[in-house]
Order: sequence, then C-alpha cells, then structure tokens
Amino acid sequence: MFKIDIKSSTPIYMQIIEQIKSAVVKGYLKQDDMLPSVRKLSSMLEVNPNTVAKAYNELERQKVIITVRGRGTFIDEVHQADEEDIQEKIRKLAPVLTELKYKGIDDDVILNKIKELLSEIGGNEND
Amino acid sequence: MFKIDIKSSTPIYMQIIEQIKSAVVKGYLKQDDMLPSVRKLSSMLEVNPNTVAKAYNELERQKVIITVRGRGTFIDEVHQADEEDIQEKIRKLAPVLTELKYKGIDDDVILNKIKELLSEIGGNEND
Amino acid sequence: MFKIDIKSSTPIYMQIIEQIKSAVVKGYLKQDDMLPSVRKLSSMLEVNPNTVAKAYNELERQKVIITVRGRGTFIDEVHQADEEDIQEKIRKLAPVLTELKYKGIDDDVILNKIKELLSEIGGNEND
Amino acid sequence: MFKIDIKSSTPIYMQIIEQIKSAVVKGYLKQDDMLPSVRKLSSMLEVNPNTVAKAYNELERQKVIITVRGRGTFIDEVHQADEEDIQEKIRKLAPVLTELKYKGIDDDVILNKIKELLSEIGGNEND
DNA sequence: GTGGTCTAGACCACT
DNA sequence: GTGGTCTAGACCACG
Repeated sequence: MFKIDIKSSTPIYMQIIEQIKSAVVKGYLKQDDMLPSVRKLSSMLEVNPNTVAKAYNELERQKVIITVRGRGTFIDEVHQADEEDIQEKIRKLAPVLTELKYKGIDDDVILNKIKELLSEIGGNEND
Repeated sequence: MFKIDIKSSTPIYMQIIEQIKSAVVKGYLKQDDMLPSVRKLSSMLEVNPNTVAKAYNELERQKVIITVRGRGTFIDEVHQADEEDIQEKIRKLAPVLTELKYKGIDDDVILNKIKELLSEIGGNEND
Repeated sequence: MFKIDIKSSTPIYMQIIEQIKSAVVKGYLKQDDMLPSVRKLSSMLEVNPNTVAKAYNELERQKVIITVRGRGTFIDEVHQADEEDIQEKIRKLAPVLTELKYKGIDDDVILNKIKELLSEIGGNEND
Repeated sequence: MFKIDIKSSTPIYMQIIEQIKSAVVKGYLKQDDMLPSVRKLSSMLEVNPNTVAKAYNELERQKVIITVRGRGTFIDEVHQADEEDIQEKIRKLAPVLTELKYKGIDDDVILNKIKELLSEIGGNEND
C-alpha cells in the first residue's frame, strides 16, 4: 500500500506522513480505521522503526491519527482548517510557481496542470 | 531588495536563489544586469560570503546567472523548459495540495487561491 | 586508495572527483558500493571535511553517486552520454593537442601515446 | 583573427595564448612574423591591456614569441620538445579521457574522434 | 575589485 | 553514525 523511495531526498518519515494523508484523501483509509503498528509498518517498508515512530508522532501532533495505549493507532476525525492555515499552505507553493513562471510558462497552463494533478490526488469523490 | 528570514527552515542560500529568480520574474532584474558582488550581498544580508557564493554557484549551475571572472555576476538569458521539466516541477506541488485536500478544501477554492498567488508572483507584465 | 597531491594546481575536490570516477572505470568501485563517509575520507586524505563534501556534492549533481540521508553515499548507475555530450568533452582536449602539434609532434605519434594512456586508464576489462 | 569568449571559464589570457599557438600550427603565423602591440591587440579584442600583456609574457616565457625592445613582438622559432615534455602534456588529457571511458565510450570511438579533432586543428600540412 | 578554494569548527536533521 | 548548512577567516587567480 505504501511505497517508500529510499533514494528520494524527501525524508522517509515525511514520505510516510504524506502517504497516510494521501490514503485518507483517496478514501483508502477512513476515520477509526486502524493503522499497522510501528513495528509492523517498519518491517513492511523495510525502514528503521524509529523512522515510522517519528512519522506517527508527527501525525498525532497534527491530529491526523490518534494513539490509544494498548489498543493501537487509528485515523482521527478530520479537523477544520482555518483561513490562516490554508493561506500558509498555499504560500508554500510559491517557490515552485515562481520557477515555472521564470521558465515563461503561462498562468493558464500552470493552472490546468494543477487541475489535472488535483483530480489525480483526489481519489473517488463519489464514494 | 532581498530579505532573508534567518529563522526560516529553508536554507539561507535557497532563499537567495528563490529571491533572485523572483526578481527576474517580477522584472526587477533583466538579462545582463549585474548582481551585487558576493561580498556586497553578504554584507547587505548580514550573512557569510560563503553562503551567498553557494547560492550564486547553484544559480550558475541552473544557468540563471553567469559569472565572468574578475568582473562579476550577471543575469543569463532565460532557457527553455521542456515538458518533462515542467511536469517534474508540477509534481513538487503534490504534497501541499494533498494536505489541502485532506483538510477538505474544494478544488475550485484551491485553484482560485493559486490564481491569486500567481498574479502576485507575476509582477507587472504590462511594463 | 585515493591519493591527493596537495601541491597540484587542480583543486583538491576536483582530484577527488577524478579519482572516484577513475575507480569506477577501473572497476574498483561498482554500482551500489558505499563510498567512505565524508568524515572518514577527509581524515584519510588529511583534508577538510568540507572539501570532501564539495566533491561528493558535485559527483551527486553529475549523477555519479547518490547520497541517502543518514546512511551514506553510494555509486549510482552509469547514465548514458549523448553525442553532444561526448563532442563537448572531446573539445576539451583541443588546447593540449594544439600544444603538441605546435611542438611538431606527428598525429600518429600523438594517437599512439593516447592509445597507451587509454589502456592505462581502462583497468582490466577481462576481470 | 582572434576571438575571445568573455563568458568562457578559460581565462582570457589563456585564450589568447591558445589562439596564437593555434595560428602558428595552422600556418597563419610564421617565424619572424610580427604580432600586434599589446595596446593594439587589447583594443582589437576589447580586453584589458594587462590581460594581453600577461598573455605575451607567458608566451615569451614559453619561447613562443620574442620581444625586441623598441621594435615589437615576433614569432620565435619552434623549440624541440623532449620526451618528458610530451608525456607531461599527454598526461593532461587523462581526466577527460577518464570521463569518456566512464560514460562507456569505446577506445576506438574515442581515438577516431581525436583523429578528427587533430586534422581540424592541423591546418594545411602541405604548405 | 571580482569569484574560487580551502581550513577549522559549530549545529542540525535524519536513520 | 550519516550528510547538510553555516560562520569566520585565509589565500589565490583573474582583470
């Protein structure tokens, strides 16, 4: 289910975080679904358990998952994002967008490609 | 002209790279314009000369600027981006977009915000 | 294994780059082999760690090696060179060849000496 | 007659040296031919007179040209190269040849390309 | 004056 | 442990 690129420059724990969020967006994981244990996931992905633990800790901090001692780790309910939160994330796109504009790509072209990417990310909205 | 956020997690040399590209996009810097010397910019930004040099090296590697020995550093002509190049950069947006979708934001809302950001980045095209 | 000539006019980091490529050509290093760590190589060669890091960075940029965070640095697969690439490298030989011809050396003599040099560079292909 | 690439990474004074030697090899310049004065050449090439002077000094050191005070600068006779000299120059080709071999190019292909390059450099041998 | 290279030594993120 | 970033300060080649 999860695929780790050991050679990528994005840290492994980040890749895990992204993929779990992606799985939620795509509907593969839903609220109260149980996640594999740190040990199990680490052996599945063939990475260091500490790395998985770090990802889970960060996801818990972000209230994406919730750990119940003795029971396991579960997908938490989705929390609302406030306007400020959204703007902050949008801002993170600026460097790459600047690169694209630097290369002379038209705004419309960029927007179209992002639209494609969004539907690719989006999973089945008619679940 | 350039502003460095010393507290940011993006490395200083990266911030310099982004800002120079941004200045080109905005039209503040044009082909053959001379950039401040390494020493000058480093004292302007209050960072170490090596850090500025690292940014300049990377920009030269990316063919954004060109350095002429003993003379200084200049804005190079803009080089074409091929389709593959563009797709690769677009891909870099995926993690943030996934986050936004995870928060339940509509595609249209996201696209509108990006549109705003693009025009903000874009400088005055009718110069 | 690696030998640095501190007095040479070729920068140390360049010498490191050349020697690692040479080791690959000679078959001493193969794909996925781990290179000595920056710290280790720097102490082996008695040069500053930053100098080794610079060499490794450049080699990574050239896709000769690949660094995996927290793990180490490894020999990457060899990437194809296109015709343009080759011609560009061949061109770099021109100044020295001109010098030799200036001294009145015959083309055949030059070619023979290069042939010798090539087999010296090449390592044992029948390993 | 001479062409300087201000953006090249080879120092300008080096480019001048190379081109004068090349002109001799090609037969455009012969023993006792007079070279333009430092001032004249510097204005022809639009470079700093110091740069031309540096090239001439180096060429004189290498006994390629000879300066007669009050008269001008002339092409000197060609001096014999000893075996050691030649080997030293041949050695300078090693890094580029290693790169080519690293890319998997066959010795024969390399030698053929060098052969082409040599005849290109060579000028008219039947003068 | 310009950028390029190098040393010495520090702190941090990742595994 | 690994590499990445940054500072401080030195020397050199080039124009």
